[in-house]
Amino acid sequence: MSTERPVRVRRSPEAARENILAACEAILLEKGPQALKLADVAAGAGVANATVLHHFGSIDGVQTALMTRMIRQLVERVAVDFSQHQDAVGRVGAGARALFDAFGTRGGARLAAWLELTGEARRMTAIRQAVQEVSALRMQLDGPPDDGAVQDFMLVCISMALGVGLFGATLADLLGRPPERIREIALDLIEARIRQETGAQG
Amino acid sequence: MSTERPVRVRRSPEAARENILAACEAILLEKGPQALKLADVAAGAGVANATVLHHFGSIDGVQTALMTRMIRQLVERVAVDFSQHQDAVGRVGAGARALFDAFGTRGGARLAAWLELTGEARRMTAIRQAVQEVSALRMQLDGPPDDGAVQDFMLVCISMALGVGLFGATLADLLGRPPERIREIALDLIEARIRQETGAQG
DNA sequence: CGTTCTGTTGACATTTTTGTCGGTAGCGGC
DNA sequence: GCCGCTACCGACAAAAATGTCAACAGAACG
Repeated sequence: MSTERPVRVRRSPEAARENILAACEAILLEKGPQALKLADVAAGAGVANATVLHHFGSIDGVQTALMTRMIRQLVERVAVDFSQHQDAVGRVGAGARALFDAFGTRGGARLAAWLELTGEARRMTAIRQAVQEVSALRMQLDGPPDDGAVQDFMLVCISMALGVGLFGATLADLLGRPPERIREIALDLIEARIRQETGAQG
Repeated sequence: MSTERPVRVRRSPEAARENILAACEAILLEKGPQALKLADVAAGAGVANATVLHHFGSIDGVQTALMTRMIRQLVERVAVDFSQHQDAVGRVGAGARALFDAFGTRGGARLAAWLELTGEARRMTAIRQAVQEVSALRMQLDGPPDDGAVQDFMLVCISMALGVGLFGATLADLLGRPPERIREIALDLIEARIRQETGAQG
């Protein structure tokens, strides 16, 4: 009957990119990285395939942009929590907590796992950049004494946060355990070590 | 010159499948799951595309078989290390160490990450099976007292082992730290907690 | 209004990946 | 030796995914 033609929304370039990347993030969280097909992304964003290509050049460009965006968000989130605490000691605990939050939500750990699994050179630069940003942030707040032991411990915390963030929910579900307990226990391990260290030294 | 025709090797069905899956494993470890294309698998195994399909039906069948195989290998490896120790207390430490070994080598953590990222129902059954096997194994060795706290702690250990196994090497490399330190520190965290627990209780 | 700029699109072309099919060839049994 | 079974293969078909293009249509500006 009616000759209704489809309404065509016209966004600013930034809004258009943002819209598409948001759809990508949803897909990544819900179905994993292998589901980031051009057609799916376009459908999720409610635009045509060609529109996605117009803004990002290729599906590879989309993925790169998505990584950059998610890494930036992740670093910012950690930075906020990190800078809440004034004392260096409390900051380590808060920092660990921030790490677990960052990787446990919004697919931070899934992104990292994806990067690790695909692990091409181009993508590694993204991770390297993130690590350097966090490292620089910490140094800016706590000063230079970033000796090896501290760095190693940080890496352990990051690895733990990633492991718990990526697998914690699934594992807990498999054994019918409450999911948040894993996170708490892991954080407790870290904080116990910190208390022990500072207690011995101070 | 010569009319040399390509020698055609003829394997038993089991050997043929094994050959193909071994090639898959190499590809998975080296290039990640997204590189598990039919053509690459066939080339890696030194057979024709059609041969791979003949044995597994579809590329999906290949991936499922690969997961099953790797999970079985992983469970067996953990089981061996696990049963080395007689006392239950030492077994927890040895078990943690076995977990870290299992997930840190032969792509155990990468397999788990792959399963987690793709995470479809069919694949989840594979993980569930593995968890149940390990759980049954532990119960067979240590008896039934598998209360919630113990389970939760086990899950934390598994998550840590996975996180360290998957990201440890890359993270250490990014900061120029020796890779094995992360593992040692993480294990130390676990064992410290065990000593504390057993010391308080016994 | 008319013009320009460009975000948007469907239709189509290209490339990549998967799957099918008829025939070939190694191997054990007789 | 030959026969049946089936692992194996090349060639081709089908499907899926990516990318191209010319044209359409909002929005700002005169």
